[in-house]
Amino acid sequence: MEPVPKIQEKAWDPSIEKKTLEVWESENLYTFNVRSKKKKFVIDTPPPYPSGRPWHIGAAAQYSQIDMIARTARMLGYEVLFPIGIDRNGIPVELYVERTYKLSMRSVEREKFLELCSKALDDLEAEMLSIMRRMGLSADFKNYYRTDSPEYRALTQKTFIKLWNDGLIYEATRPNNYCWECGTTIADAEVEYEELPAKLVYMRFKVKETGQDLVVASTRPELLCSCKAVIVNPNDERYLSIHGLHTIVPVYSTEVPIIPHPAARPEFGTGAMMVCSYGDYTDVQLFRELGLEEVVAIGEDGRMTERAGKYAGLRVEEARRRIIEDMQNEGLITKVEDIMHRTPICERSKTPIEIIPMREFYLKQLYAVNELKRLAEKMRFHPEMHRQLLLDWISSLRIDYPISRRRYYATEIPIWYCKNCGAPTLPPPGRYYRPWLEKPPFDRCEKCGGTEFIGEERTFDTWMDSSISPLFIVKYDKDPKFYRATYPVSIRPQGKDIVRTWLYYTLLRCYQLTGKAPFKHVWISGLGLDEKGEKMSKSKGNVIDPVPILEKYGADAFRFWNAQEASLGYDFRISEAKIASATKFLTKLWNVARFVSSFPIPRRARLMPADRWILAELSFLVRESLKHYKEFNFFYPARFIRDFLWNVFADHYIEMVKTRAYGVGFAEGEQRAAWFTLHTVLRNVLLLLAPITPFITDALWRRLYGRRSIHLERFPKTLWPTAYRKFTEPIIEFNSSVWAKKKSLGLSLKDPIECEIPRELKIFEEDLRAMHNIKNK
RNA sequence: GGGCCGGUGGUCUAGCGGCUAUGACGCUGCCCUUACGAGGCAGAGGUCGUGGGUUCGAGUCCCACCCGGCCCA
Repeated sequence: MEPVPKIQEKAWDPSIEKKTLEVWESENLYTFNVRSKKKKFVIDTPPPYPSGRPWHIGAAAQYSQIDMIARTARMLGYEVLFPIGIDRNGIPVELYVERTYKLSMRSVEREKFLELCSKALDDLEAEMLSIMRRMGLSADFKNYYRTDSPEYRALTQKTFIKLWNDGLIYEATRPNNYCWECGTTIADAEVEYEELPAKLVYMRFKVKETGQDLVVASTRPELLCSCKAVIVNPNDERYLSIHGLHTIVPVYSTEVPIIPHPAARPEFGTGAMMVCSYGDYTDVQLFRELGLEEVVAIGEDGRMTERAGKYAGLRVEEARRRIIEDMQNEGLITKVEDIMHRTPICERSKTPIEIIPMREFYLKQLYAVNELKRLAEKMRFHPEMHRQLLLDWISSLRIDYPISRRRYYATEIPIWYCKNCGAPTLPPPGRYYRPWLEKPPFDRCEKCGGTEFIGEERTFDTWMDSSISPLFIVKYDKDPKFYRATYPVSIRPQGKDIVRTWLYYTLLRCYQLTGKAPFKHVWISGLGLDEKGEKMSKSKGNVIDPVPILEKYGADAFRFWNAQEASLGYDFRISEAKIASATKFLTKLWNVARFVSSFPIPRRARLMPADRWILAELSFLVRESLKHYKEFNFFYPARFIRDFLWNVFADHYIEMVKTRAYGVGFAEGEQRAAWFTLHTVLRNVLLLLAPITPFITDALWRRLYGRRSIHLERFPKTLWPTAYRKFTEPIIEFNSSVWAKKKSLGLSLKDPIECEIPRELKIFEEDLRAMHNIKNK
């Protein structure tokens, strides 16, 4: 009999993937049934923000791994809820619209502006969803949600009203991070730091009591008008004699005290430091500690206020330049040094932030620090080491969370104020409210009986929305049965770059609302860097667009590459060459399957030693892979499977049994044993690989083993004893030695050769003789 | 200054106390061996950041230091 492979094509063709996607869709493979008897597994998928192409390929890689989590859970026997959401609130789209239409948010009608944002998001979102589909995500695309939908925003508002009633919200005026570019207060979590060049200016102050000079170095001379003290380190011997005296501030001639304080670092500048409202957080602390009276030197528009005298109305940087110039002319400056200064900037606009006192709403969080740490200790982290990122952030919290923003495209703060007495009234929780646009759903002020109201114009920080994603997907406060079956959710997968924001805020809010930690498992992936290990950014020009990559190599190549590229939690480098080489593995798998497909699939067989040996290796592979699958780490399974399939199964086992499988010189039963084993191994390898490369495994599975999709199957079990693994090394060594010997003798591999089979490999003699064409001596 | 991570052939990488240190890409040579030339075989190439220590034995554990990255003061 001349065996004919059932599989004709000589290589995996990634264009098949698109058809497969349609088949999956029509088969409804991935819908979640809350009434299923299976244990539930709920994934709090990160709703990506549609920021426009190219979508960060590192993010794409992350989502394909999240899909591996979903597929793994299904193959472990869970009923899986894998939702897809799109994060649409917040500043990026506002900036995008301002740039695209060359307008400013505050100069157009609010409704008009919102419309433009919403439209822009629709376009960007459609593109992003199509990429996610193309990658083979087995998510619930039919019911995808948007964080700016009335339903979602109503939930954000509802949770706010609840927290308000619980006394966890308050309004206060205090110095805060303020980005004048965005025109809003931002939270500490939204501040980034960058080393920027700055000028350290040495300014001549005068000591009032003695008339001597006191040189003070600062990078912020424009804040002189708000200088309320000069501090020196108590141990700094240079200044012992002037403790408690006063100094005259140059330019403004105000008189301020000289105070010994440990915050002054003797080695910085001259060791004498001016305290202004507010150059940085040290200033804020010192003002509070020393009871100084603050001066608002910089306004909400990023310009100097009238307190700055002749510099009023100037942008901060312009004022700085001018005051340096003026002081130089008047001989008030002794030195200017160029230094690199760690400058706080706004995460969204990259503008240096200012610290300005503003009236804002706060969500209490400091009271909960210990409890949050306890919950952080309780959740399981993958990898364990990233738990520390969260704990460190919780430990570093210094103020409550400012939640109000002076922006438009966000969830409105649901409050109306009485025109008569100013008291705030909140609407009943339920629907989505827009106080700047609508009449309040009540007609009387509870306090004074007033009947006229003004709607709040501010919105929430977007993390107020994002932080309740696990509650939204489990129908919190809406469908109690569903909620009970699904909360706390099983797993939160996310990048390590948003631990202090998304992960932290979700923990905080869900704890406040439900009293529980929102997740059982937290899965933190590393960042995708470019091939030199640097961060990808549009400005650096080192971004790789995932779309052409998916077109060219297919989703499975992309997925397999990224599974075996880096272990969970570690940063990984992205290069097209490496993705391209992942296709080689798919070709290998395809051709192994092609070979195996030449033979019938026997129900059972009397196994020969070589068969027992490879099944031992297979069982070991299954065991080791599952160990890591259960940790949602795909790096090791991908590596193990590749190594087994290529370097053991194909190179050694297949070569050993090829002649037996073809039936040359072997009994029928022995041939059947080879067939049985070849199919058993392939079948199990396909199952093991299915979460990582869902397309090729499904294609091969349907052609060879089942009418149904492989994605309805469970992981294989380890059925065979692993004792025969002890032969693996000797077999590989022996085969290599024969190949090398033939080579050195100038023989072709099929030429006969005389050689000794090692005693320990005698049980494999028949197969080894056939494999190498070994003649008896 | 603190925390976390990393430092292994030209490049990237495995390695979690034990024989001559994985694998990939690249490089050299050879091969139609009827699953695969997007393949196979053979080969060159490494003082495992530095210095101490623990141990019969250390990339592997401990200490110190140096370098890089990220985060926080």
